[in-house]
Amino acid sequence: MENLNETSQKILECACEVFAEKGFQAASISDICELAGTNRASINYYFRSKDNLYEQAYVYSWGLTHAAFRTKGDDSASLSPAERLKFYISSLIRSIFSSGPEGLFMRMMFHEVIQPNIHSKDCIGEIIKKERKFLDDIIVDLTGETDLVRLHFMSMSVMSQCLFFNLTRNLRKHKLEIKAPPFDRVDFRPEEHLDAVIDHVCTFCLNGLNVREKTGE
Amino acid sequence: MENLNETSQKILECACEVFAEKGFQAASISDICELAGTNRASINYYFRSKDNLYEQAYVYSWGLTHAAFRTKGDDSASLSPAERLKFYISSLIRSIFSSGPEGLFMRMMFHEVIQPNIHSKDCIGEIIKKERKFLDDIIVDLTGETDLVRLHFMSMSVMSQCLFFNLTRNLRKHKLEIKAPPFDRVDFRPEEHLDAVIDHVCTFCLNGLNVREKTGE
DNA sequence: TTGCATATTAAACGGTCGTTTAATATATAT
DNA sequence: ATATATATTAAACGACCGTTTAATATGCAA
Repeated sequence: MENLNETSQKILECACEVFAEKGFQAASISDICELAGTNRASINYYFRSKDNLYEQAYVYSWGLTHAAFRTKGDDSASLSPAERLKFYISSLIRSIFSSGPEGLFMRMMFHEVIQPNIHSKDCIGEIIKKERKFLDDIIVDLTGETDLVRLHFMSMSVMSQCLFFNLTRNLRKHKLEIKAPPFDRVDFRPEEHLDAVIDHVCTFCLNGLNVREKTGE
Repeated sequence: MENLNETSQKILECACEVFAEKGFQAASISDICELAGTNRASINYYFRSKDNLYEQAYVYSWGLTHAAFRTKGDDSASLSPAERLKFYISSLIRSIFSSGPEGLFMRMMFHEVIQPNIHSKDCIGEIIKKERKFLDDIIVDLTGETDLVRLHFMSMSVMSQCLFFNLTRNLRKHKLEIKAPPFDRVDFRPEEHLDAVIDHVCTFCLNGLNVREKTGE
């Protein structure tokens, strides 16, 4: 990573914020520069183009997220499969609910999944491949499942419950989260119930996977 | 619903297609008119504005989806709770994978969830409220759960697994679906395994909800 | 035929987009 | 001091956006 001066560093950080909120297309140069307090031309001066700035922001935010959430993953050999599943679910959900810079990547990637860009094949493939392998290995250890299609289904069931909170982020933000009766009286803010949410997803998944032994309390 | 002549009907149908694929903002008048084979001004002639066209398309596609997938829901009184859950999951997943006009609404709403618009409060709230109530009632009957927060969690777990296939739609379309080892050898196309997918989600959810009282906990 | 409502469209409007250009400001080295 | 490399910015560019206008085409009653 090259050294960046103060201005270009500010632009990069603000670009991450705006890209994370709006996605590549909807995020405008003006939005980013307004947040960074710079002239619109400065983006083309420091970063060749909007496309290139996006790639830089993608790599930069991935670095922040990986450093913050997956450093403990290396010593996972000492954990039981159920504990590793909880670690995976907890990492993913916490990164989604993180409001700091370590949560930027999740939000950027989400837009990328919805509307893949030209650069998606380069940047999205490798990163998710590793994440996916991480989860697959856990489920194999948990269930001993050998049928690849059923393993695929199981991975989807686990991952979908985590990513759902990314899906409903803006519904929560705009106070549009759906509260049908009898839930219209529940003031549910996942940010304040993170531990309970994580516990529920873990239990639901372990039961769903038909894992009998419940370790990790 | 007023009578529409041939041109305006064509515009409405094409608008649904384009809005479903790109969302409101990214879909341009030119895109829609090119597909419909009309002049750009015709949209403002028949529909007052792009905003109004979007609302019309939203209502129109909802009508198509509801007619196609939820007509059987009225006689659900004769079904067991588990059968009703399967009916709900099946309806939702099939509407997501439907390539015909009855699948348009799901795709339009998905963009709405990601980036709520000004109109979201009017159109999105009522419809999802009813859908949500539909699922909540089933889960209450299934589990007898009385804690509202835990019920909320359960609803999310079920719904998230269904909506996940909407999330990954464009990854499949762009052949970007993630295939980490050992899955890189699995040629998985959900469209051709719909029944298996639905069965898995139902089983996973019933186990996750602890419906069959297997555990001694 | 003429008269008139309806349907269609080319052209232009003002606005924003990403980008480029050229002028200016700032800092450092000689 | 001057010279030079770097940093910053106002202005303009061409392209596309949603919308409006005005002219034209079409169908039908009188």
